[in-house]
Amino acid sequence: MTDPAAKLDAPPRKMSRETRRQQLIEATIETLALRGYASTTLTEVARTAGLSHGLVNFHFETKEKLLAETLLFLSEEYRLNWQTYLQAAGPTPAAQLHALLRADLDPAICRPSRLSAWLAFWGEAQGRPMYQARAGVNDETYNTQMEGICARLIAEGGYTGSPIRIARIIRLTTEGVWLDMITMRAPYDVAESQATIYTCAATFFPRHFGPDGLA
Amino acid sequence: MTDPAAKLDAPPRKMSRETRRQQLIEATIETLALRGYASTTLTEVARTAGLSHGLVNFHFETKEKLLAETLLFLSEEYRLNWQTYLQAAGPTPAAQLHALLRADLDPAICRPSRLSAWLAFWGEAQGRPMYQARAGVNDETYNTQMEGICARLIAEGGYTGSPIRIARIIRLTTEGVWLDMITMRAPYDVAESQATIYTCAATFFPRHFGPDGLA
DNA sequence: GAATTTTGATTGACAGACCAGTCAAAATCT
DNA sequence: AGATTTTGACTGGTCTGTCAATCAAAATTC
Repeated sequence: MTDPAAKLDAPPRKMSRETRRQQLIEATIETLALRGYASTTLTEVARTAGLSHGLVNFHFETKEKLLAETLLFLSEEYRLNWQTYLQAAGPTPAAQLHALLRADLDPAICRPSRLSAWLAFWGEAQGRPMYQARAGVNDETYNTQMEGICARLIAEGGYTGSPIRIARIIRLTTEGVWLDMITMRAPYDVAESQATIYTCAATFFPRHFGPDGLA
Repeated sequence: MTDPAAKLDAPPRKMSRETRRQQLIEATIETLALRGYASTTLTEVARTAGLSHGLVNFHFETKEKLLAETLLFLSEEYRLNWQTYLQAAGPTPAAQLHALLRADLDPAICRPSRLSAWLAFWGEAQGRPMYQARAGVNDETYNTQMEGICARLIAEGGYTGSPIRIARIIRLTTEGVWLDMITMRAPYDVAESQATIYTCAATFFPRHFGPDGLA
């Protein structure tokens, strides 16, 4: 039939390569979060995306590649997010640390499906160098940034202590509240997470931070 | 043959139920750590234990039950360890916090196979209430203890701050250095982990702790 | 004390289920 | 019409759980 209205109403059956790939990556994240790594099957990913099983292999060739690309996407999404926050921040180390902390609480990053998918990957990454390599590079640049900011804040703000260890504790606290939130071992919300993170920052840099944010 | 020497040298083919179960649980931990949750098969567990595949089902009925018992074992081992350290500590809150921190660095707990197995479980625990329930109970008593100790240390030591948040940050720092050590995102050894944890404690309680332990 | 029976752990082959990857045919777009 | 995407049945392989047979030790009998 050549009814133009029907054609416009129905979503196009064929979509661009990039759109389909992104759709399948999002479905993979959802499936990982909902069912875990071990129960994530290609059929389930396809069903979540509303597509057929064969399409996954058509666009990604193997399950391994789909998962690797999904991890890469998560990694890039995370890196892009904090780098955007950092560029928008002023030149002072306090403002930059504030930016990094807010970045990790951004709703695009700090939501259950994203965090659970991360955890599913970490749980399975042992002995799989491919996963570690992909995600490790971004981690390293993040750590370097955080350590540099802490070092400048210590120097300019008249604090003492090891910038590497302080940067590490702040990073571990951020990662830790994520884990708490998704595993619900100690149930609390984003507001309490934020307060915990800033309490940590305020303990190291009391003249620049308070439990509620920048002093 | 009735040669006593031969009997003592060769391991007995039949062993008690409890011994075999423990042997299989240890093999499960090793396999989880080495290959991850998704690649942990009953055949691989049996091979690690030097036994046949059928024995696993004989002793544990299902794979699910084997994994649940393994998680329970890890959980109990952890709880027993810190409770032992805590009982050996004096009555002061500083000594008790010191005991809890040293407990988490005990070689029985803080070794790759144990930590990797924990991570494999957490990665797969989403949407599986059974795992969360088993391990969650012990976590809760640990948190309660830690919060109580921090509350007393704040009160008696003349500190300020929220005991719940401070206890949380110390716990997250301990868990975080474990994760760092097994994922090797930021490679460092146990000595550096210990220094990081005590740096954290020293920041909250500077008159009682230093970067190297109790002040 | 030797021979025999009983008990219960142990093995490995097998069946049923599930999954990743393939591919020919169908549908859709240009 | 030709090119490209999409489908779903099919295949080969792997895993879990079952089970009949085996075997060593303990119990019992002679």
